[in-house]
Amino acid sequence: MSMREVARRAGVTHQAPYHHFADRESILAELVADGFTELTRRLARANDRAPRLGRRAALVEAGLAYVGFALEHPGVFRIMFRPELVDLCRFAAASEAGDRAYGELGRLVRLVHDEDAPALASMHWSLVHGLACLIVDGGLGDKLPGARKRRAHVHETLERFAGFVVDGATGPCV
Amino acid sequence: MSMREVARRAGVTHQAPYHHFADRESILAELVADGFTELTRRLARANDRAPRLGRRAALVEAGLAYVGFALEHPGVFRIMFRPELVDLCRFAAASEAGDRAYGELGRLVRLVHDEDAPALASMHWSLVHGLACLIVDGGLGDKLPGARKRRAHVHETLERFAGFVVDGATGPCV
DNA sequence: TGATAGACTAGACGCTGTCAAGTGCCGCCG
DNA sequence: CGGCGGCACTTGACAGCGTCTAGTCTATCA
Repeated sequence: MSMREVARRAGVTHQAPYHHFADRESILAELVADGFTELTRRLARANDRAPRLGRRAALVEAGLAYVGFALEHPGVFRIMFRPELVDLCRFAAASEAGDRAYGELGRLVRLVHDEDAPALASMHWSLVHGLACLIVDGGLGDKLPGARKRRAHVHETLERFAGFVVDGATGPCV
Repeated sequence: MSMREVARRAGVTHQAPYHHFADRESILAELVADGFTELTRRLARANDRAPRLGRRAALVEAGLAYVGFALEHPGVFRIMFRPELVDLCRFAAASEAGDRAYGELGRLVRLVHDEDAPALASMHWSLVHGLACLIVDGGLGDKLPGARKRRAHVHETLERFAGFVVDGATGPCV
């Protein structure tokens, strides 16, 4: 989707958008910033409920928040991690919004593990980010037709992971 | 990087590449197929060594194979999971190469867990894929300057994960 | 009333991928 | 040996893209 197409659908000329933003990348950066803010909101809500949920359920909940955001806003989610489209270094607002989301990830790690080693944060981030990516743009998405099946699969995958991480399950877990 | 730029650097006209391929997407699909083949080769080699390594080390080794491929061929890795650039449905060869890679993933899951639930496969794939994506295009990559630090962090993250999954570690693991 | 700033239009530029037609060369068959 | 077909490639055109520059219209305010 090009900016010209967007302008056309909005019924304005191709230059109208660029009166409000410096260039295409700045427009996308605004979307990215909003995306990170919304993601942070969802993660924070999950983390807030952690005490009454317990560690394992809290981990699943945070994962659902992350993947749920990606599935509900695939276009924004994709753009958020594509430096060739939006170079976050150029946009402080988007970059800081990303840091706040990373902060919520750190909070989750401390809640679950009582320590906050960077490798643990990377492990959790990688799992939910990989799951989201694989469903949003192919890979797993093609193998799981139907939104309902996708959600169920995400839930089961997160439950498995949480089982290993929190309960130390090594065998099959139900 | 445009195909015209590629042709220019190769010292031919902008249409020369399109004499050998139907369109731009077909060219990229060829790269994607090669990428999946190489990835399969690396995963297979890791899986072959699994018996003498033990489950935990085998899991780490497979993860290093996946992420290592992504770090050494970031351009190809990116293209492999971008349906807006290459729609795998249109290219049987690339699609089948991807299926073979997924097959090696299944083999790893059976080696590590003695069962092969789809959710387990998704869990492992998500973890290594997420780690690779986050390093290759921003996210974690920006937080880890230097190839050496990146490799160390990948290793530690995979060790942590393998610790939880294989040994059932719940506390800090060294 | 006249100047000013903001929101938008209009047209051009160079870039891209793609389509259509043309050119030069090499191996093969008669 | 001569013609011919196919292959690798060129050439030129097209529409679409993001971007640059200049122009227009309108509302506000001194």
